[in-house]
Amino acid sequence: MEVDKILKSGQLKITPQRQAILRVLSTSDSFINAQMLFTRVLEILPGTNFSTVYRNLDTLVSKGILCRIPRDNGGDLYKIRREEGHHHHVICKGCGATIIIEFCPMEAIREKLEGLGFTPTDHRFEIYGYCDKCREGRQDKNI
Amino acid sequence: MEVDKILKSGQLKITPQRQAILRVLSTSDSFINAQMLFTRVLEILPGTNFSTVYRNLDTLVSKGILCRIPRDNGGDLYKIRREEGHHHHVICKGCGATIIIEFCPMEAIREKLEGLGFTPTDHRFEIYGYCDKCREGRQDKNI
DNA sequence: CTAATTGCAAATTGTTTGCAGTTTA
DNA sequence: TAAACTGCAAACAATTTGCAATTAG
Repeated sequence: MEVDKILKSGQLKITPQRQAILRVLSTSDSFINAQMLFTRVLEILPGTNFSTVYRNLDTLVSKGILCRIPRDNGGDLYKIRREEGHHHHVICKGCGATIIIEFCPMEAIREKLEGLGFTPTDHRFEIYGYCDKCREGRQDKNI
Repeated sequence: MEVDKILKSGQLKITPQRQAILRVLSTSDSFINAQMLFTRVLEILPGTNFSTVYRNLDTLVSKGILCRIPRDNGGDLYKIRREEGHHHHVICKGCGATIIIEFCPMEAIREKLEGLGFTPTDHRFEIYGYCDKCREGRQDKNI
């Protein structure tokens, strides 16, 4: 979808900064972190401030326009949410490329959880590994 | 398992600080963050330094003695790994209590991923929600 | 004895905030 | 024009690091 349309769909004002952020994010299906995003935004809109980027990441996530996943070290990763509905990600640790999967493990165990007296509200499911391309480039082929 | 035995099993030296850290963690099945852990460690071993706690959390995770999960806001959570083998967690957002589940979604899709030319190396699967007790205490019962 | 570990203090990293000026709808 | 948004600079929280002193095996 067009960047401006995305912003309108979220009832957000169209600003050059937001356009830049979404332009960067919409050119790839990979997750990137805020720092990297900031660097790329600067290339197409010099002078943009880091706080603006952070504020907008929060805003865009809260509008459901972006996916955010927390990483082990801290430093969340962001990616534009292209597909509708619930889904999960397969993420290449080499290049960051992602594959969307429809499969959701919750269906398989929701019932069991309720039997345990637990009410699930949300969940996290991500798969990490290497795509063929990145795996070939690694020293240790036996990952 | 006894705290000292755990340390030995990880080929780690037994220090009062490590004992304190493990004593805190072994008294509960909940995930807690580094700050909270530090506070509790201070109670049983005053003077312990924060950097020591951080260093040991890293060490203990790398030895497989602790589980670490990243949170949305940053600030990872830690918990002693009691059960052997592969498992996942159900985590109460109210009290932090956890339930271990044996079910692993990877089995269901590993084959499919390989068909896509993707080699999975690790994955994350956690379920968040509320246990009966915590749910009752909430304003909004319809979570 | 010696390699591992600790405390300390300072540095770093990543992110957030208040506010005044600017821009969008 | 009113509310939303931005840049700036400063604050912040959480974590990490170098190093000298201490301690466990």
